[in-house]
Amino acid sequence: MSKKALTRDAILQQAVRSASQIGISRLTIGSLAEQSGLSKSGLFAHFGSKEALQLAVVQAAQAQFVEEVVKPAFTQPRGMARLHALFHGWVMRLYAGSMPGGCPLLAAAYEFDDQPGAIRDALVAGQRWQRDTLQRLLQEAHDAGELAAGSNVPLLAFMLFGLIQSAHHDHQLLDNHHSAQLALQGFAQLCGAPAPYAGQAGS
Amino acid sequence: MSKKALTRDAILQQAVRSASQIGISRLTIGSLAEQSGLSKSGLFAHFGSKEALQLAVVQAAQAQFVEEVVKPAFTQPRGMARLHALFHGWVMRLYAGSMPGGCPLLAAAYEFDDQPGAIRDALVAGQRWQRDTLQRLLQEAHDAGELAAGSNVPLLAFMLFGLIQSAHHDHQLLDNHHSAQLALQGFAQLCGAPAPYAGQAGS
DNA sequence: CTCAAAAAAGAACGATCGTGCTATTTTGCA
DNA sequence: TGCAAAATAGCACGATCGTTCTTTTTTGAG
Repeated sequence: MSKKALTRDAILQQAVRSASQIGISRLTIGSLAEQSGLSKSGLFAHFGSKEALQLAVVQAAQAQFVEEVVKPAFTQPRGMARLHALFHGWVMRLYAGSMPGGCPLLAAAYEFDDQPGAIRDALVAGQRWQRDTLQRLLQEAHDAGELAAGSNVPLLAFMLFGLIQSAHHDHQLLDNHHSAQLALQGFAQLCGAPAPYAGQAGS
Repeated sequence: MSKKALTRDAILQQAVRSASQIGISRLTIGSLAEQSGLSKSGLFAHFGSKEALQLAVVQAAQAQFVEEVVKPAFTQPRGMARLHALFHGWVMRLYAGSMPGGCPLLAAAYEFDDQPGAIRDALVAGQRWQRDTLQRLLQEAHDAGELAAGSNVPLLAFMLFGLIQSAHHDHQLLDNHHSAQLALQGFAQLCGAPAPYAGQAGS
């Protein structure tokens, strides 16, 4: 990999971390340059504009999600095992140290939902793909007879995504230490999988 | 009401609308003054600092939520009727014209979850109160025997709040026209209430 | 109507940001 | 090693923002 690409990747890795804390729209070229050990103009030359930088951050965060959540899930056999691995990995990533300020893509969905442009377009495409992936794995589990008969697959995908958002909200804002457990219990209730920690539900 | 208070309320009403579109942290005194027909310094004098303005916007949005969602629900009799009214009003407000850019409080939760200060404190208190209210109405419905026996009330509150967030996300970012219907179907599945539009679930 | 107090306007400041231009350093091949 | 090209640094600009200070307009009670 060329030096340019190496430097660019290092910038983006740090930028995703920063975006998780302050949001993509509040990234500044100056502070990002300082964190990367570059000058403002040196960093700027890698992207050409702030919007291009923000778009690259979105794409880097999406690629990171695929690497850390989707790919590991696809090592599991098709059906409930793969579905459970996807949901479990998705939830647990909210508590991993790699994103100290929460998921930058969920935050960006709120930041850019009213700002047409390339960034919003990329977010929409990415979120649609995430949802479609979740729904496809649900459908495969349903086809394999591992979900309750008559399950409404699109509704289940909608509800599971809500569990993830609720866990994110409770963890990041309310410091609710039971949020991961609640999300996994919710998955168990909706999809009938064995519930980790079942029976330990406190108040 | 004094003229000062009248002007301040008009400013805040417009500010909440703007915050729903661009977020609380990106409100600017200049554009807010222009929208209110005031000068920058004229508007500034009402709050004394930008942070005080943002805090007032949070409090105004919270008061608006109580007026438009919570109070109407409490006109219903205790139990499932009141619970259903709260959830229904909460979801339907996402589609009312009063907040064109989505719920500013949900967006602010993502904006400020990593920025300690008075604004975050106010958001935490407000979100905790919302959740406690939802959970209290669930408990009352449960005590009245209107929920499935053995229902996990805190988990139900967590899941219902997830439905609201999922509806918000699907509506604001993905332009999913079925999002309200999905949230209400989800409520029906979790709480056993009659589902409006049941059976019309498309893809 | 009078006039003091309240409310708003106007102008200017320091700071910060994105961006463009030029000079300097570093890289990698001949 | 020499040198062209790539990568980065240095510097300055216009714009925007929050804030302060002073002046002008508006309000409402006597």
